[in-house]
Amino acid sequence: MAENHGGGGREAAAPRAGPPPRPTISLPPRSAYESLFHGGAAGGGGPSGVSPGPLTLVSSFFAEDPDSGFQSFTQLLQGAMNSPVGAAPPRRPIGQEEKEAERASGGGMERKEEGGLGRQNRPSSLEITQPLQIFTVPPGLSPTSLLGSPALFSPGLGNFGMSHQQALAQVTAQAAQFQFKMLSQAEYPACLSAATATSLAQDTGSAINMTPTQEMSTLTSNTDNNTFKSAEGPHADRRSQPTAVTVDKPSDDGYNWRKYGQKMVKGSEYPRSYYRCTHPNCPVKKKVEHSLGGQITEIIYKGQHNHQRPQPNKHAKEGGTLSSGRNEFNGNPGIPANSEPGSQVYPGNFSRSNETMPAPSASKGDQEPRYGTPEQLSGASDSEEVGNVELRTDEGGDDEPDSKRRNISTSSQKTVAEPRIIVQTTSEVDLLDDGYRWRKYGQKVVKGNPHPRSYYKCTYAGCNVRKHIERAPTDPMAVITTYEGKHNHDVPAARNSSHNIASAGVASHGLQPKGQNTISNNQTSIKITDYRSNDQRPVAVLELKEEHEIT
DNA sequence: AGCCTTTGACCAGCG
DNA sequence: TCGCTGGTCAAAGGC
Repeated sequence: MAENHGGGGREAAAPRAGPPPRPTISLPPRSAYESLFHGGAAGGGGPSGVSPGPLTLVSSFFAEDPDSGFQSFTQLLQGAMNSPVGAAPPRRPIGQEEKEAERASGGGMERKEEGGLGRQNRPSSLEITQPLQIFTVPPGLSPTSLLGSPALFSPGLGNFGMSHQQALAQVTAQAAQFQFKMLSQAEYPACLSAATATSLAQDTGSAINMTPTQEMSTLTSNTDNNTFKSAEGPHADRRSQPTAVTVDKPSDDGYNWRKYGQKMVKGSEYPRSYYRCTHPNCPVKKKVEHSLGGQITEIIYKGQHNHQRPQPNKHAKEGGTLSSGRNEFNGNPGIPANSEPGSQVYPGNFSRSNETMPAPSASKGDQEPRYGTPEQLSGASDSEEVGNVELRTDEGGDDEPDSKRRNISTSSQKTVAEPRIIVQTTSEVDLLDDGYRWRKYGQKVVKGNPHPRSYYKCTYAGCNVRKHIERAPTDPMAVITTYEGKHNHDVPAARNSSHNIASAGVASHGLQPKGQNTISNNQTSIKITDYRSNDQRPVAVLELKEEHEIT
C-alpha cells in the first residue's frame, strides 16, 4: 500500500487541529413533521384574502395535524427541544455533545427505539401536497430581522434565545425526521433500520417526492451522541456491541468502480482511495478512506449516476458478495440520475456481513426494486446493520472543511465503527441551482455559524439580481436563500435544458424561484430550504418575501 | 485482451 | 511567488 501516494513526502500527515465537534440537531416527535407537511386549512391552501402575519401563517403552516402534539410553529420548535427522539438538546454545548458521545460510545453505541421511530401510527399518504407557503413581511421588517426575531420562532414559549439559524436547523431537522418516520413507519416494518428505510425511500422517492435519507443524517448526528434509538427492537442489544466496519469492498455498492488513485491525506492516518464509476460518461466518483485494517472509515460520493445500477449478476465474479447481499447502502445513496444535486452523509453501522444494506436503487419502473423488498428488509434487520445513520451535507465548496472535520471526529475518535457515506455535489451553486447563473462575489463568516454566508450576483449582463445564501449552523443543508431584485432575462437556455436535474427538481417543487420573475426590484425573497432529501428535493421550504417601497 | 489496481508524478486551488 | 494539499493522470503490472 503506497503510503504516500504523492511520493516524496509531499503528503505529510500532520495532524490537523482538532475539528470542531459536529453540531447536532435534535429532533422532535414525528408529529411535528406531520404538522409541517399536513398543514391544514389555515396554511394548506394558502391564505386567501387577508395576508396573515408571519407568525400566524407560519404557525398554521406547521400545525393542524390532529395527531400532532404541536399546534403551532412555535410548538413545533418547542417540541424539537423537548423531543425524546432528539434527546440531545438543540443547542447543547459542543463539549457536552462530545462527552455524551464518549459516554455512549463506552456504553456500546446503543441504539434503542425511543419515542417514536417505528412506533407511531403513520398516515398512509406520504404525498406532500402542501403548497409553497409565502407570506409577506410587513414593510420595515427585513427578512433578516424577521428571521432573527425570537418572536417568529419561539413566541411565548420560552425559546426566546433561539436564533433564526437555530430555529431553522430545528425546523429542517424536524422536517427531515418527519420524512424518515413517515417512511419507516408507514411503509416499512418497525424493525426496519434507518438505512433500510432510506433505501426504500429512495426507491419510492419518486412517488412520495421525498426520502428520509437526509434525516438520517440528522438522526445520526444524534448517533454521535448515541441518542438515536433505532427501531431495531430486539436487535438493539446487538447494536450495543462494537461494530467494526467490515466493508472491505467499497465498490460493492451495485455500481462498478475503478480505482484511479490513492494517497494519504493530511489529517487522516488512513489512506484515501479514489474511485470513479466505470460506466461510460458517468461522472460519479467516490473517495474511500480506510483504516490500516482495511476497514472503511469514510465514503464520500460525488456526483450523480446518469445510468441505472448495473443489474446484479449473481454468477459474476463478485457473486460471493452478492450472495450475501450487496452493501447497497454503500451505493451512491439516493443518487438516482434524476436527483437533484446535493450532499448527504450516510455514516452508519455497516453490518457484519457488510453487504446487507439495502440501498437506494437508481433503477425504477420496470426494474424490480432490488433494494427494498420485504425480504431484504428483514434481512437487513437480521443483519443488524444500519440504524446508525447520520446525514450530513457536504458540498464542494463551503462544506468541505466540515466534511474533513467529520472525518476526524468520527473516524479518529470513534475508531472506524461508523463509516460515513457522503454524497457530495460539486458546488454550492449547483446545490442551490435555480437555473440562473451566479457569480460568487463574496462571502462572510457570521459569528455563531461555521458556514459562511455567500453572496452571488447574476452573471447575465445588465442583470443586477443578487442572492445570498446562508446555511444553518447546525446543518448546511438547511439553507436560507435571499434573492434581491428581478431578473431582466430568461433563464439561460443551457441551464434550462441540460444543466442538471436539480433545476427541474427544484422547479417542480416550487423552489425554482419562478416567483423571482414576478418579484419587483424592490422585493426580497427569502427561502428557508432544507434540501436534505434523497432525491434532493427539499423537505421543507419556507419562503418569505419582503416588499418595500422604493422612495 | 480487457479490466483493474498500484503508484509516482503532475496539476490546480488556496493561503 | 511559493509551499501545501487534494485530486487526477497515466504507465506498469496483475488477474
